[in-house]
Amino acid sequence: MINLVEIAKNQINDAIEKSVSKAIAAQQLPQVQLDEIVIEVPREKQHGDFATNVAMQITRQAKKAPRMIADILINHMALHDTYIEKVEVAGPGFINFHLKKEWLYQVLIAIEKEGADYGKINIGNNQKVMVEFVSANPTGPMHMGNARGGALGDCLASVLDWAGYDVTREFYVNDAGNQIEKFGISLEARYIQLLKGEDAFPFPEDGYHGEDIKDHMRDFIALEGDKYLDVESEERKQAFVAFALKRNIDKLKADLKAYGIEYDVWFHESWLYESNEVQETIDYLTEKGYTYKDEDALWFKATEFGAEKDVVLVRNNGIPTYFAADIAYHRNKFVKRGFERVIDIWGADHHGHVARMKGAMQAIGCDPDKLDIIIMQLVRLFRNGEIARMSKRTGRAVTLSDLLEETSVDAARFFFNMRQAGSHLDFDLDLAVSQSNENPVYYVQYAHARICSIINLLAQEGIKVQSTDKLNLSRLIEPEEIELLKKLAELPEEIKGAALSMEPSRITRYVLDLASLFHSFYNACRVKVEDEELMMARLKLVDSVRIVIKNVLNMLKISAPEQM
RNA sequence: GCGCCUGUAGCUCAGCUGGAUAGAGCAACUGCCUUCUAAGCAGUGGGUCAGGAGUUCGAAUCUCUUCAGGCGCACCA
Repeated sequence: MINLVEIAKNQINDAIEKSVSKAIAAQQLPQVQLDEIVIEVPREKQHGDFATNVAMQITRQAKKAPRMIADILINHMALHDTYIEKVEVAGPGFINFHLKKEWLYQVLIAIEKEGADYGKINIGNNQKVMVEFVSANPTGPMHMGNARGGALGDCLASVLDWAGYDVTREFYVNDAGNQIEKFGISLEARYIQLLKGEDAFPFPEDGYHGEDIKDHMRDFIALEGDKYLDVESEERKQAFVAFALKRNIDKLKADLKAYGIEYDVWFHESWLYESNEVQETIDYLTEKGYTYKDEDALWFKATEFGAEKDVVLVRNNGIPTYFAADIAYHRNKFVKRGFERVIDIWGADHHGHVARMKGAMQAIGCDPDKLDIIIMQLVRLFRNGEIARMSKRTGRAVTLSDLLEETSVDAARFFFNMRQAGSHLDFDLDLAVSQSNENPVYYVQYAHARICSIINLLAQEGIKVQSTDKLNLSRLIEPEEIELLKKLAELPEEIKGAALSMEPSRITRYVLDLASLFHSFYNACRVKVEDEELMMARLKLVDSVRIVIKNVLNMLKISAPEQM
């Protein structure tokens, strides 16, 4: 868990704090209150490795010009026993820190030591966190929104894992309630229509009109024949649902597995009814006085908890709503299973539920801040520059399996994690399929393959990567080498940032940047050179880049080919 | 009508808790393969950060407002 950026920032932070105290003691500055010191990486290289704006922040308190404050601080700054090489005042009052090269060379030692674990940090402290994602309705196939949610949720879970959380991936199977009822009626209608003709049974208006319902019943008939025509409606619907639901859930599992996603838990909504937790939850809310009856339905006073409207918990027909089960589900996550934090990933079409869900959390005595709901904007699929609504092959709505048929898992996972959850995403099928420089996933993989190729070539001549204690790392001085080293050093901080902001897309962009710096290095510097000392140092550098690219791609579950 | 999200280069998007000259990829144009993979690199052009007002040393970033687009406002999930 070596984080060199953090080490450097801590040293700088320390130096600033001490310098402020000394300046105050020397009466060059009045007593000032220091908030958290902001240390950032300047955009311009000439501004050093790190910079701080403290001098500007305390301008008002100190009643001095920012540049003057900065000068005073620099004069008191003790740099011995640190990686800081040079400090200077710049611009309106920034203090810029230049670090010794030795600091950067430490990165290679860290990567050598930690290998496949380099990048892991422990801000999570093994806290139990659940990421619930996709949770597609098992009454039909998964759509593009599920595909995005899958890539996003799975990669977020990985990022949190690397950040030191104890992560559980969960899929919530909506196998109870109203939609299963509709599913049953739809299946029944298709069964009868298939056997006795379209007019034999009216198809319910609000039923599931998809072709997949017919497919289920065709296969069912192939297995069981027409014997269910004479069975009583309730019973045969149950048989149909049991048959189709299992098939759908198996398909969900298979599709998601093919997509690189394996859940720790497939949690069934029906369990909440079987264990009576839905009723318990409703009773609890009623005891607390958070419900009321109106027109024979039971309502939750969501408006008392900041929502816009009250919500029905139990319909006038006595059947609890999805929302009632969802409250019980979240109570189960926090209270029964003891998760300390829960992240739900929802499509943008569900954003209206956020306020009431958070309100319900409060009502059942859970801290709403421990529930993070990530609202993911919807996906538009493009093909030939136009919005594609239908699959080429089936002519139906494009499903996750259609997508994976047209493109690759690597491309899909990468593309869906290039954008933040909150941004509307256009998925360009042609681009994802194209095996060209336009396709960013190849760009990263190509960098990895190129490095492997160099290493293999040298290995054939008996030249192997050596451990850092045998190397003269100070031979790495070219700008392209320095930039690479810096980028390598940033990985732990990037994981921290991605985990805290819950945005795995930051990691995707990180690895793109790293690949870009490697390609620049490749064109500017040769590894295989006459000067053996230099060659060995560079070989170590590219091997370290290889490890970091591989670590990140592993984290995102994207393959890292050794040849392309 | 109300609520949430979005608006940055021709296109798709970055821009981390406000910071120094607003970036990348694609597209366009110009160069670079007899030496480690050209799925690559280097360079050029391209911007009223949707418009307006405010907050302050300093705003793409925060506040207000107008405009445009997406989504949601069920005893559906």
